[in-house]
Amino acid sequence: MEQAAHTEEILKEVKSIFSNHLEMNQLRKTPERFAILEEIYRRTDHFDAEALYIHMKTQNYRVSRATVYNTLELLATCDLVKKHQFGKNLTQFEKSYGYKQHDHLICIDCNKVVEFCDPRIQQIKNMMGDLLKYQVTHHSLNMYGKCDGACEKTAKATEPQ
Amino acid sequence: MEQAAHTEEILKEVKSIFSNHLEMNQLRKTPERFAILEEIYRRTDHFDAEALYIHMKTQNYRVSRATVYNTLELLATCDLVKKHQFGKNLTQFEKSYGYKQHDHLICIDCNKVVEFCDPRIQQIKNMMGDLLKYQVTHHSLNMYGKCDGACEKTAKATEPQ
DNA sequence: TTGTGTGCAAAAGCTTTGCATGTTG
DNA sequence: CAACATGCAAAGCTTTTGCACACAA
Repeated sequence: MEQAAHTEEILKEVKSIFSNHLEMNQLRKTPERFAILEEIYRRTDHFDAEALYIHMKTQNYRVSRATVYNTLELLATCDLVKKHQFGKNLTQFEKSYGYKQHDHLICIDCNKVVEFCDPRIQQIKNMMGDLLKYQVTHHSLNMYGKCDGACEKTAKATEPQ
Repeated sequence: MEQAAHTEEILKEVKSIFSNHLEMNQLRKTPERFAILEEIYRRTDHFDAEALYIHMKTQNYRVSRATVYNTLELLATCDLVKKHQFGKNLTQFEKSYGYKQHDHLICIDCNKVVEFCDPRIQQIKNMMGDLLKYQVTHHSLNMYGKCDGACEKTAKATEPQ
């Protein structure tokens, strides 16, 4: 599958996109910003700002939370990451370059997230926009439930012990 | 339409439900709890915890934020109110007794919320639950967009001036 | 060089919690 | 009268901000 090679390919592309975005907006190309982008695209699936920050620190990058948050914002602006609000204090991000639109199913026990896609959402979106006279720009559909039952094992550290 | 009479009717019912819920769970029937319930069912549409608190204070009720939050939680537990997370710092509640399931369309300029209902959501929910082996307990579908363009006039006080 | 980005820590905003007091059952 | 709910303010948690220094352009 040449997964590694494919990752490098993608990385080159997203760095180029980010680079352009920074230039267009007269923002500086700092090593921190690119390090964060790279870190995100080497990860899989969803993550939150704190986990990303910790992971950067662990890898001996010198970044602060402020920079992580700031950069995530920038990346969201140029559609390289998507920000999801799965709950009050459950904000997660995911890389979005080359991904098709999808929605999420979240385990209420372990916070595991799986993606799904259904064309009917788009239809509903269009229909309701027309009907209610809104210009719908985006949506968020989250299903919540329990996954296969073995999920307690992977429960996040937000739970006591 | 005897709207007022209807409101009183509903109020009686929800108070009875709440009363039972409190008894069943060996919780106390305090005047604060019932005052909050009543306040909620006299209001229309969506509100947030702070607005409810302020409104209670304005009406010279003696309640604290802690009690408001606590009671909202209780009411959510017995399905008398629904809690919605429309954004990171945009938690809203609504009374839910006697209401049918619906989803929301939120104006990204003025936070106005309108409701809509589409049977296809239920179908998707069932299908995805089966497909992905989740027991889906609930969902949240929010569409975001701009309403008719006159919405700036009603923009919430969260905006400067 | 020059002004923007960064790191750090402190601040902000919403919600929860601890403690003493008041009140329900 | 004993336990639980309340009020108040202080603490928590995630995210943002202010300031001085570093560094990209």
